[in-house]
Amino acid sequence: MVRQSADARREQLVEAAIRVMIRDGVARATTRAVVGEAGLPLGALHYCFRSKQQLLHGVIERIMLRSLAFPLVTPTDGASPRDLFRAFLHAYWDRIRESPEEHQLTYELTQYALREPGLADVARRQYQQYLEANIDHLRTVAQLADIRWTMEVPVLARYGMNFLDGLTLNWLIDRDDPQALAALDAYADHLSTLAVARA
Amino acid sequence: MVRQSADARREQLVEAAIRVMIRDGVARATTRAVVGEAGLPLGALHYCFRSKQQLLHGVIERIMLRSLAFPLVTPTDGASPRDLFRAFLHAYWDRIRESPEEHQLTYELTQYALREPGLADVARRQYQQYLEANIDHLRTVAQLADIRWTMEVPVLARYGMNFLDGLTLNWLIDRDDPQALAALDAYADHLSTLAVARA
DNA sequence: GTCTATAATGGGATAGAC
DNA sequence: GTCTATCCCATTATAGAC
Repeated sequence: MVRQSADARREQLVEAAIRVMIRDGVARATTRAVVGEAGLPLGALHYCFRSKQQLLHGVIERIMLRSLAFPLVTPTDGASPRDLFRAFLHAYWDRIRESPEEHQLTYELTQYALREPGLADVARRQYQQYLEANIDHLRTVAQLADIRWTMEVPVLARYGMNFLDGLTLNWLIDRDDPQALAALDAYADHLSTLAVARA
Repeated sequence: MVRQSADARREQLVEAAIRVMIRDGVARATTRAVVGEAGLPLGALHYCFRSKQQLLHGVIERIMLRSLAFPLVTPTDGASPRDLFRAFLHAYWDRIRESPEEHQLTYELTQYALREPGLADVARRQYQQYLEANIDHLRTVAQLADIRWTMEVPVLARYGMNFLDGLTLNWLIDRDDPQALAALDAYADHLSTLAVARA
């Protein structure tokens, strides 16, 4: 066993916990399962983290951070705004389809966090950050498409983020690709009715 | 203790389980907590249900059934379609606000069910039923507003249901009423752009 | 048929050896 | 600082008394 800093160990345990939770669910991520996955002895957990809840705090912050970055799309010349919206949404959707388990985990962790007094605020802050990221993203898209939005961007951001959240949740349950894509395109159509050429 | 049929006992236990889960979360709904809530001895659970999972099967079916019914709204004379859509959406939203814990429980149970081999199908069937109920509801609303939808109703149903699901989830986390209502009204506006007067 | 007592397992946390 | 052995509690399920 190589000697490591406490920080490195913490990271190792958080990553192991995420793997276990992705594979078996949050409820089955026991301290023993986590240290087993990390290849560490049971005691390691309790001198890296004060409690299991502290570990979960780290897990939530890390897993939700990963969902924050939006994929970038470079606009093709001559593409309509609608085409660009579709390209962005499909890029977003591809990421969901690439790692469904990870996204399922974020929903599980959110529900878990809401039930733990010490963790509920973490979930709230994360959703606040999602919203801000969506606002930024909408503004970036508007620049790239050379349009402006005809409704308040924060409202549109929450609207769109809620739709995408629900879409993802539904797809994680039934994995119905055609239905998900049809709804996604309906959203792209909607977005184009909310965009006008810049003054 | 009054003598009861096995069916009545099962119902009693399912209702007790729902109360515990609403109050403390799915993870804390142990067999002991459930029989305690029901005022029954521990043994009662295992001769009414083969296992705890059987009990949870009953819980899921019951709690998700409750979410199926849409509130009815009688259209006011001279109201625009948009006003009617808003009225329907606000009626839906009022129900969420009346029993947030119950809705939170449905999300928890969905995540739980997806992790249990024997229960995943139940969740899938429930979402299929939600979709069908939404399709019916959209058709009813179209009749009441004397309009027809300009996009395929099943796609619109999934789109709208996903948005409302995401909206609810987000609100359960941050309880931000103004933001939720703004997004809800944005959806009402969107719906009115998808409605045209009947031929 | 009903309930008590208990089995068998697995959980988080910790004391103390190294 | 690292890990083993163990504590103590909670869990589901069941055997068997009533």
